[in-house]
Amino acid sequence: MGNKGEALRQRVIAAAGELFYQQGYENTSFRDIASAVGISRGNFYYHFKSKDDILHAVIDTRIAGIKATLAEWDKKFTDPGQRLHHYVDILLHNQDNITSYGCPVGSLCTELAKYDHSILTDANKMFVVFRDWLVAQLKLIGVNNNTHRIAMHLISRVQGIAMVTNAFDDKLFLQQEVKQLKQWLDDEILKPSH
Amino acid sequence: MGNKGEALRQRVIAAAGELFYQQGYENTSFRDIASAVGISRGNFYYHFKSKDDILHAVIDTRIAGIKATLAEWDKKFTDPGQRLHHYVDILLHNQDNITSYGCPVGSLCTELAKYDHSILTDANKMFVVFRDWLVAQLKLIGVNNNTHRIAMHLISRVQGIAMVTNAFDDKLFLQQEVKQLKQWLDDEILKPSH
DNA sequence: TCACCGCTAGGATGACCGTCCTATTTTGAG
DNA sequence: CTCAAAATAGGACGGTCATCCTAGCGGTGA
Repeated sequence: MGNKGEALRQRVIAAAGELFYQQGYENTSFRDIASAVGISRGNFYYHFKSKDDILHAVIDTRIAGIKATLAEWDKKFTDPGQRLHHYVDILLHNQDNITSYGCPVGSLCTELAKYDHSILTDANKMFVVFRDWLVAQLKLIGVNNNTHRIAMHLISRVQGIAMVTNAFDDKLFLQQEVKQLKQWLDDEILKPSH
Repeated sequence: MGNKGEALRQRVIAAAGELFYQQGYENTSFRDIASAVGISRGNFYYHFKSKDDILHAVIDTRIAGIKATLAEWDKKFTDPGQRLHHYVDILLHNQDNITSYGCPVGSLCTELAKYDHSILTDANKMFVVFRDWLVAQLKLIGVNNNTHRIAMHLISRVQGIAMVTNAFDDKLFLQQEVKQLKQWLDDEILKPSH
C-alpha cells in the first residue's frame, strides 16, 4: 500500500511549508528539507517530481487548512460579526511567528511575485479563499454594497500590520493595530448607524 | 583620478538596486548586475568587497534619495497636510511598478527578514526616515498625541495596499484604496473636529 | 619615453544547487 | 516462504553561485 509513502509525503509537506515560511522558498534547499524530515535527498524524487512540485503541494495543503479553519469558525461562531473579529485576531494568535517571519501567505506571494508569476497565481488562491469567506460574512450581516472591496480592504489592513510588525520587529505595534482595526470593524461595518 | 571609478560605482548601485527590486536580492546574481552594467564580473571586486557590500550601498543610496525627496517636498509644499497627502500619493505615482514588484522598501525588508537580520536593521532605516518625517508633519499640524503611532499606522496602511496590489496584480484596488486612505487622512487627522 | 597606477577582463576555484541514476532494503500479498 | 513492488539511500552530474587571482589595459606625471 502507498500508506507509508503518503504519511511521509505529508511530513515532507509540513516540514517544507515551515522552512519556506521561515527562510523563504528560494533560500530553502532540498537538503534543508531532507535533513529536517530525516530522509535522504534521493528519496525525495520518489514522492515529488521537482521543487516546484513541493511548493504546489505546500500551497494546496495550506489552502485545505484555511478552508478547514474557516469551516470550523462557521460552526463555532454563529454571529458573522464575531467571525470577522476572529479573522483579525489571527494576527494576535500568531503574533510571535509574524514578528519573526511575517505573514505566511503574504510573504510567500511577495517572494513569488519577484520571479515566478505562474506559481504566484496559485499562492494567491490562499488570499482568495479568505476574501470569499469575508464577503460571505459581510452579506450575512446585511452589508450589500461593496462587500468585495471591504473584504479586500480588510485583507490589506491585516497584511500591512503583519509586514510592518515583521520589518520593525515590533510586537507592540501589532497589538495596538489589532485593537484599532477591531474598533474600525465595529464602528464602520458592524454598526447600523449609516 | 577616482572619478571614473566613482561614476561606475554609481551605475552599479543603480542597476543593482533596480534588479534587487525586480527580482529580489538573493535571486539576483553578480552576472545579472555585471551584464546589466556592461562590465566583467571580476571588475566588481575592485569597487565592492562582497554582495552584501553592494546591498549596503544600495540601501544607503536609497536612504539618501528618500531624504532628498522629502526635503524637496518640504520646500514645494508649505502645508504639512498637503505633504501627508503626497506621501500617500507615492502609491499612485508608482502604481505600475508596485503592481509588478510591490514596494521597494517593504519587499526588501520582507525578504531580508527571512535570512539576514543584520542587514534588515539597515533596510529598516528607510522606513524610519519616512516615519520620522511623518511624525514631524503631524506635529506641525498640531497633532500632539500618538504622533508616532499615527505615523506607523500610515506606513502600515500604505504597505498593506502595496502588498495586496502586487499579490493580486490589481491596479484598480490600489487606486480605490488610495482614495479611501486620503479620505481617512482628511476626516481623522487633518480635521479639527474631535 | 618610460614607469606607474587606477581600472578592467575573464578564467580558476570550491561550494552548493536541483536533479538523476542505480543499488539496496523493506514491505506485504499470494 | 517467495518474490515483485514500494520505498529508501547516497553517489554522480552539470550548472551556477560568490569570490579570488593574475595578466593586461590606458592615461598621466616625470
